[in-house]
Amino acid sequence: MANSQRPSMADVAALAGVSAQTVSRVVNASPRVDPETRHRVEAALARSGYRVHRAARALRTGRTGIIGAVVSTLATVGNSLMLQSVVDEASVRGYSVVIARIGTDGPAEAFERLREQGVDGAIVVNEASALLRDVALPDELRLVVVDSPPDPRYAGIETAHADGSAAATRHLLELGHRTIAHIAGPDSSYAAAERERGWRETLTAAGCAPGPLVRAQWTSASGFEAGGSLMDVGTATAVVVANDQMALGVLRAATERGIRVPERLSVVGFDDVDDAANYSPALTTVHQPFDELGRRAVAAVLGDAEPGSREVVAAPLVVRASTGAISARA
Amino acid sequence: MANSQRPSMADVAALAGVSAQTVSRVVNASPRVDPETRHRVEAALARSGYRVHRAARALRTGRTGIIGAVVSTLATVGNSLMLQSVVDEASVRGYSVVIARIGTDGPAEAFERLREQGVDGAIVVNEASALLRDVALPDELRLVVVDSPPDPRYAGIETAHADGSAAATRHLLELGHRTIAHIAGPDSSYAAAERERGWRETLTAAGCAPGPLVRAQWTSASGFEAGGSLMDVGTATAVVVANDQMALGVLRAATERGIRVPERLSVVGFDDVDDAANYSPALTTVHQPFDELGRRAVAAVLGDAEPGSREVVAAPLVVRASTGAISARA
DNA sequence: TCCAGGGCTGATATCGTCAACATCGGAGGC
DNA sequence: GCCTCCGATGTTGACGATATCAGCCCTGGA
Repeated sequence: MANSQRPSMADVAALAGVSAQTVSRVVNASPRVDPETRHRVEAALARSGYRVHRAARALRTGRTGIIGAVVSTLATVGNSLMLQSVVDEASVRGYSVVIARIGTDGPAEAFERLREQGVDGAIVVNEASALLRDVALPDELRLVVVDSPPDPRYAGIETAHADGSAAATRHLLELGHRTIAHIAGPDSSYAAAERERGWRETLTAAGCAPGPLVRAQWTSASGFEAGGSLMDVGTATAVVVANDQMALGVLRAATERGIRVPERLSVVGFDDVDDAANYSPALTTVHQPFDELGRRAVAAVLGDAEPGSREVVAAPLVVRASTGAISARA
Repeated sequence: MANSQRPSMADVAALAGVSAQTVSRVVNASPRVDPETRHRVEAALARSGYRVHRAARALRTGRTGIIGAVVSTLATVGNSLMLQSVVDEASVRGYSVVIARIGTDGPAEAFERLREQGVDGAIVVNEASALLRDVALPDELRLVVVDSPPDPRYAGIETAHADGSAAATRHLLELGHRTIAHIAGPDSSYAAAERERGWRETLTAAGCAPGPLVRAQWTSASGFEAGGSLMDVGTATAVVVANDQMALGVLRAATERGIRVPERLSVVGFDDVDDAANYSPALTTVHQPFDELGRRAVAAVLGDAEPGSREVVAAPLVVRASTGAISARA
């Protein structure tokens, strides 16, 4: 251990009376080590409190054991949950996760930082997709993108947005609603576009004209505004909202206008965030399986997912108290 | 560039017709470089797309440019916001952030992983504090802990929980409330204990007996339950809730019982999460300045904060629509 | 008895960067 | 004109791990 803080393989080797190379073999579970030697080395490892020096290993092997998570914001609950799931799955596999937030510097800079780090791969968490359109990606970077349009440069994983949204819309149709509005996410978002498509196609197929549509920004504040303007028009008896947080804003807009949910307005969200079950009223919403998405994203980035490939994860509707049969009056 | 993927300083040096050391000097902004040479090297740097190899630098200098963020969960919105703020501030200073989630392995393992990474410091994001009580910390690790009891082993940063909570309670007293309940966070949490203290001391000082107290788990679901049991007892006209998400659950419990907020029950939260302004009704709450906390935490871990030192950040009350004067009936 | 082969272990070189020291050339003082 | 000093640049080696190759010893067959 000399005088340094941290024992190296050489220190452990001295302690066990073997060479550093043998210590390396034990640490990396090579089969060509005599059981007795292995035992002695393991004792020395434990005694010295040795831990691999990741930087040194990275320099030699070219692999860092780090995955980059590219994210636009953590204020959107869905993103946080997704990130958590990625971290957990990575951790199980012995990988660490560094966060690269797309800030004022833009996505290109975020990727350059990851390249500098030498990450073994990167996962772009949902919502950042539009930003990638015109970005030159470091071509040696293994990339998995969640919720983005198909692109030959990277592997894609997505929720069945359109299907989920269609299920929500069908649910409302079955309850007797005929004028069903939509509050969409921002233009730039693939997920938003897909959810809108599911809503539109389902209505069209049922012979209903797609009701009013307002575009908002994923946040509850923007949902409040969008919901308000929708109610002031006042034709729709139900609304499919593209995420739960915007639905929360819609619920407030309704409350403030004395419009009761679901008696006079049915509301469906998307995400099934933890809090959604405790909105007032408890929100009917489409469940996004963030755990599953995170697991698959990590598997894809560490495994053999081909660039250009796609995986789709189902998103079931969860019916709660914010949707109901259309009332007599209408 | 030989045939390797990534240009090294030697490649850039060859391109500029200087030695690798000179390139290093330019990259690290050493003053002892001739302007003309510097210029030539900078051109070569740009042309080759060179980026520092962080692992190599870390091996040589012993500093990785990585900060660890230790976190128990990202499902609590406050934690996510805090993490985001840490990432942003770190990024401005040229540092990356890796997440170490305290999972089934426990906090000791989380810290060992960070040591293995060679992080230059670590920030324990709120709520993990109780877990540290009995953990042996790697002693060469610079550590800043948010919202934990004072401890000589690390620097502490905290919100003025008790003051914020006291302001909330005073606000309710001024509105005429005399029986003011509290829904607290979990036992293990320092922040929860402090918020409870602010509530209790303010009531006692005002000559009111601290009303009923229920303990919950930060989540909206647990807040729903706690709020329900409080309302079934039914003595309190107001409740101070230890965070916004639990307050959301309380609002649902009230809605479901037909108890109007604020007419019959005033509710105050804590955190001022983005969504709080769009609860129904808009939530009166104590604002936690996550940006400020994150900035200071990063500054402390990279700067000169002494172990044992403490910083406290003020948390102002934000009055919205969920609190009102006590009604005639009561 | 000698040699071939296989299992285990050790020696050496190397990844990219930077600290420390070495070198070179020109300016300025005597 | 010579020596000194200093600024600019180059050379060398080391950080800790591991890929590769070399060497040792033992077993077994001819």
